[in-house]
Amino acid sequence: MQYWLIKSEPGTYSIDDLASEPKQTTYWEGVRNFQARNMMRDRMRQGEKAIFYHSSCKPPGAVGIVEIVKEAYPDDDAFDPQSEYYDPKSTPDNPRWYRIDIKLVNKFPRMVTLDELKARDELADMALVKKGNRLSIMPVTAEQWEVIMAMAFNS
DNA sequence: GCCAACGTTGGC
DNA sequence: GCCAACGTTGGC
Repeated sequence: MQYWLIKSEPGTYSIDDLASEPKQTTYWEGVRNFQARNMMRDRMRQGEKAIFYHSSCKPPGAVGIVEIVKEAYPDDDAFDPQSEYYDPKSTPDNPRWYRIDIKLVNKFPRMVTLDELKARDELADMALVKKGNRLSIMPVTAEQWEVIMAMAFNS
């Protein structure tokens, strides 16, 4: 079972937005990067869990846990010229971009900030804490997951 | 608002 | 296939 971390800008879609959805479920879309697309499409599986991370905000950090409730399927906003996610190179016959459905598992009792994550030696290998990281989806090892859970729930 | 990182595009 | 230009991400 692989763990993940996925980013969202809270100004666009926050964990509280997810919490207020009727079934605390939404689709997670807007991935327009091939490396992230490939991970989402080829490796993310139903039932796996991901840390929900708020980016481009003050402060950035991990805010909760979500579960993948539906594996990758075509992101049809890419077909819609009115959508901000429109991509004329993606067509229903040959979709280029995908989305997954996620469900809220818990919101952390407190945010674990990027500064705190950077301060932990056990997390030094995470792409997230490295300079210039721009991936919106990244794998998380079981060890890293446990460290972050302890930070969120036991401190 | 700035800047580093880095992916994508397009000319050749 | 190379590489310069450009655009985007995201922390600070």
